[in-house]
Amino acid sequence: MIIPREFFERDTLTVARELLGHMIVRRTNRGEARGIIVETEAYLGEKDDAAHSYKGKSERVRVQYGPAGMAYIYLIYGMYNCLNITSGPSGVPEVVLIRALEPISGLELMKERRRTDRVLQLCSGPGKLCMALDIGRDLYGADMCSDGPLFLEFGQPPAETAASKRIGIDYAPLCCEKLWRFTIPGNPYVSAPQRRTGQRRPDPELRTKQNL
DNA sequence: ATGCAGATCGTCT
DNA sequence: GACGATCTGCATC
Repeated sequence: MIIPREFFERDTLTVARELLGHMIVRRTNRGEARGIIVETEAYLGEKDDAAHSYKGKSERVRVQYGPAGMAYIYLIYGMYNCLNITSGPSGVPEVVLIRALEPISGLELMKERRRTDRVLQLCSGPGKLCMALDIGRDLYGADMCSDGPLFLEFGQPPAETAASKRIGIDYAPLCCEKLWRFTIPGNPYVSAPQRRTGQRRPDPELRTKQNL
């Protein structure tokens, strides 16, 4: 079942947290690939100095000022794309950055596009998951609440969620300490910076066998 | 396990 | 003209 627009028309921090456990579906002429969202970050527009829309309107953030549930995609460091979903009331420039997925189907497609067989690292970062799902800026502004090349489906909400500091925004003194990053704690597909404590890699034998 | 350099280009000043 | 909401490989401890 596709997640309806109303889901995204709520408080962005709530949307970011509640997106955990649900599914991203990507369809291309080569087939379908999907993954469970295990890590997100909220960007709160004009009250968040880390947000692209902090200083108001520009061509790049145009879609953030439209309806919720649309794809906001941007190029980072000249070589990777990052996928966000617009959220909050229409016209409020807030988004949820999708930071990591647990791959569920289309693994062969993902491996090829990522040029690696390591399943744990296929989608464990915002740039990686866009590469794995072949998400490019041609999908800028795509409606993610209807059947099409890119949409969301309800999955299984996790038993627990965790909040932590956002990654890579030390240039934003006002908000860099905010706990606006959300993860499914203990999930091995979360991007590196928070896997740390208590986490252990699968045993080496299983790893070579299953490419983990 | 931690750290750093390099790749590379659209967007905004 | 400067700078990233990143990733990878290589160096070092």
